Amino acid sequence: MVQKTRRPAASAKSASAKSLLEASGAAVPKRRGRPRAYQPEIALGKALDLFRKDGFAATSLDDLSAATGMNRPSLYGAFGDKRELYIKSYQRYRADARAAMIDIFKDELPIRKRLERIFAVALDIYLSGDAGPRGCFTVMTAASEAVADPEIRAMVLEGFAELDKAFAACFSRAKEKGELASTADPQVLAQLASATIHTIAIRARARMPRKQLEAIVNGAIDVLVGAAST
Amino acid sequence: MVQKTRRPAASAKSASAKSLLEASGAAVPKRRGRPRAYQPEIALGKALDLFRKDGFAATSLDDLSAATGMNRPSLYGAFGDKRELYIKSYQRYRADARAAMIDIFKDELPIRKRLERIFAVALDIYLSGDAGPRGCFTVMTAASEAVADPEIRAMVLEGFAELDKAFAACFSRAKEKGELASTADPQVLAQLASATIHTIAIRARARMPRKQLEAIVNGAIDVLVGAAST
DNA sequence: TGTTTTTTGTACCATCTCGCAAATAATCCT
DNA sequence: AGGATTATTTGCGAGATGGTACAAAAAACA
Repeated sequence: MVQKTRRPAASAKSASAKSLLEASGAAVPKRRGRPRAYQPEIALGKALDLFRKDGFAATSLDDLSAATGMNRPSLYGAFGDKRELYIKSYQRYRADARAAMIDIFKDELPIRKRLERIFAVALDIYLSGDAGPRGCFTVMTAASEAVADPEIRAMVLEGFAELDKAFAACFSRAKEKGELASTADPQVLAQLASATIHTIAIRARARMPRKQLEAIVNGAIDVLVGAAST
Repeated sequence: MVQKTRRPAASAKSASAKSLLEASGAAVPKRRGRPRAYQPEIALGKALDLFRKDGFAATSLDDLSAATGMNRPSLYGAFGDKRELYIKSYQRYRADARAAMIDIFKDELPIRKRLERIFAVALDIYLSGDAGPRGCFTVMTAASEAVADPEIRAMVLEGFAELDKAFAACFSRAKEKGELASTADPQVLAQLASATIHTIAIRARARMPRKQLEAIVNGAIDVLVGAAST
């Protein structure tokens, strides 16, 4: 039971929901019928947590129902069937991850510092979780669902491309600023940086200790920025 | 239905089984009861294929039964329950992968050539499969099962360590032979090589075209061997 | 031939799976 | 107040799930 209140204290709830909506700039639509007993945002977050922990197939609708505090028909009405809920969870994950990274990617720091921060944030994301490290949703999704489902596959591939591109922009700028040798290929360095992200995501999932993961990250940074300079 | 013959043509079957046993040096034990209608080796191979395609949770005993040609009681008797079968499949996968790699790792080729060959074999393994690329069992297993299952987790971690170690030995030897700069750290390079393996495993699973995967591999090799030499 | 041993085939169990239909409840609008 | 609208609740149902019991079958042994 998570957000299951028989008497929803409607005023407080709608107030918080309202402020959330207003913050995002949308006009408050004044819904017509019976008010929702759940908040889609946080319900989706709970679903995401579950999917990240167990994967698509091993997560049942009962689990999702229990975690979100919504019973099955409500879940169905709000998010569609299990697959749709999975996709929406994945989109939410991507949005969260992007939000956590984007500032660092854009920051005008020395390349080395920037990489350190990016990888540190990634480790935070992958290692968090009460019941063991949750890893990277993209990697898990790629491993299991992307083979058979074209729509999910497209999202995963787009995720890879997005990360590669962000890293490439990083290295390009660093090269312009003279932090890298003129022979350095930003594209190649970006793919190796992504590879580092992927390897720590997988290894974190197998509960490799943070120290070891940080050692991998530090070694990778040395090669990436030291490779063609100094 | 795969190896389901009502009239097993016992002579041929037992002959091949015998030769297999004799080849491995064991005396033929002359089993006592009703002879098996299946060959454990090839049945395990079929199970492995299924698990690689769909993962643990999404593979049902019915699927396994159909693919191996063994009915459930036989499956259970031969390999134990689903989890045990999964573990045995994973061990088989590791043995196969090791067999495919070990010669190249030991070969006395220039480091660059050796890396090219290793990654090429890896790509062959990850991209093969009738119903889409099968990816790397270790990566898939790490992503889904390793979090919750200590025994599986230990195997996965050991798999990572084994790969890291093999690459490290490669780079160490190359360094001794003067193919790498004296500043090169074989350990770090090995982890980056493993990271490259992991990234192509994941991306292959998302059906990234082989050309692109090869480009990633080539870029990685350039950095790995060019990083501290030339 | 008859006993023993091992594997197979059929059937079954209890549980869980996803999705839905019908009834109930809470709000808005007139 | 009374309909309209939207959500929630209960519970169903057809099927799949992992696992097992039991008898028939096929071989070796005595």
